[in-house]
Amino acid sequence: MINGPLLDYLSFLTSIHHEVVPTGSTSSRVIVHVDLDCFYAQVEMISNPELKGKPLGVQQKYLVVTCNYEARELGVKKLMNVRDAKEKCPQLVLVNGEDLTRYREMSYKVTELLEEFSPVVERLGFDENFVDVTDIVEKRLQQLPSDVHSAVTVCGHVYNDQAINLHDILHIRLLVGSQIAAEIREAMCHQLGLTGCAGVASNKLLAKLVSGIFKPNQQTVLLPESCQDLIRSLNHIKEMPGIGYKTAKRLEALGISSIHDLQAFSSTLLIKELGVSVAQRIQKLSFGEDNSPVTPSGPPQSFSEEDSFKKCSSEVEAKKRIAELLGSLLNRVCQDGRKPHTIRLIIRRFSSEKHHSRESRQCPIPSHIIQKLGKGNYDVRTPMVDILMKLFRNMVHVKMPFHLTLLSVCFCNLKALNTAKKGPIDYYLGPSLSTTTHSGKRSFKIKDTHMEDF
DNA sequence: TGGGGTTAT
DNA sequence: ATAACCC
Repeated sequence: MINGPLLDYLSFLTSIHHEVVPTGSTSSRVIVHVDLDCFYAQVEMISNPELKGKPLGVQQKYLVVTCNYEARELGVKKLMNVRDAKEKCPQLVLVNGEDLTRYREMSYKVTELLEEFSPVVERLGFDENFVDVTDIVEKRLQQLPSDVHSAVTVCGHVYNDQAINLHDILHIRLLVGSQIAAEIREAMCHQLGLTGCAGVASNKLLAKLVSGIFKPNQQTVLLPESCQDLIRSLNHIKEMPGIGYKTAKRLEALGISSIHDLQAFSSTLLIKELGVSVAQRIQKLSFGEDNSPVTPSGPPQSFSEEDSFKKCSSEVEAKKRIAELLGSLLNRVCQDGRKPHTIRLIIRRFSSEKHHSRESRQCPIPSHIIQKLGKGNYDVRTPMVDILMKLFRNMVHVKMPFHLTLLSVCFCNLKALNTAKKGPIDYYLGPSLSTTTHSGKRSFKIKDTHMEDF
């Protein structure tokens, strides 16, 4: 007889075997990219339905960071100066969006809804998600006899209006992906009241690029034969996700400005200029190739709050601002149910120079403070502000004149609660070891047993 | 350019 | 601790 543990061991060996030996048959994936329409503006219109139908902008400091489609039709653009926006569109209604709380909460509701379709959901910012629906597609196809594949239909647009070949299994899989994308968008609309776009393709890069083809509240599927057309439709390398400001500048210095330039450029020269990692990755991107997995985001790795301003030049003022940032963070962190083990202070100094480089100092949070973190009775704020001010004076020579334009506080190195009293494992390992066994990205949220203190 | 996030070095 | 990337 093969008993439990031995069986486990055999399936462990089998799973290794499966990882090491590629099956070759079906490594093709179906990825959905979900991109909410003007997310902050949508959240504001849900909060206050009187805003619906009016041109609406969401303001942070002197910028309109996003706006609804009514405002866009009147010439308002994302990240437009408030003065320019008002000039273009005097009827523009502005709401302040500096407090991200409601946006963050809605953002996670979206991710959680997507996780009901497949647990493999990767967040990108607050308003985009990738979902790997390969397994769902496979399950649905196994329900169907293959002679009935011809009954599968597409949902939404097909990129390039490319003809569908119902005898091509890759087409069929992507069409089923488009049906799942439609179900996802329908669920977002009915359960959360949100609209958005979706793109369906065989990898993250292509799904993301194709999701933006038909813009508000529509979806598009990319069939493999149109892949080259999609990437050639980009007018400049900077439009390629993964090629940012710095890399684009360095590529331009090499005479590379179009996607085709990058495709044709010598690989060895590119490696010499950018290093093997970046060079190989972006050159593959230029062909539409992207083997990066959809990595489940899980709970956040860090919590931060920041504030920017024209000028902060005294230690007293800095301390006030830091204490306020910390206050908000403490609320967030105790709601999360995990505990941060590291705290970081970030500053931006005023400089006439081109780019806003930031400086930071971090340190471990003393364990006696961590333990008191979930409990309202203890003042954790005063010692934490003291720590932050030490970090501050380590960066800023307060005896000398200084001029800051941003302060930010970040909690990171989050670990699950220490629930030592329960499990038999914990009993043997003791409390300090047991917390590290529970650490890691995919740890489950554990209810804070001290919440009634609040 | 705001107020966030992530991973790699 | 910084630098790059994403929104």
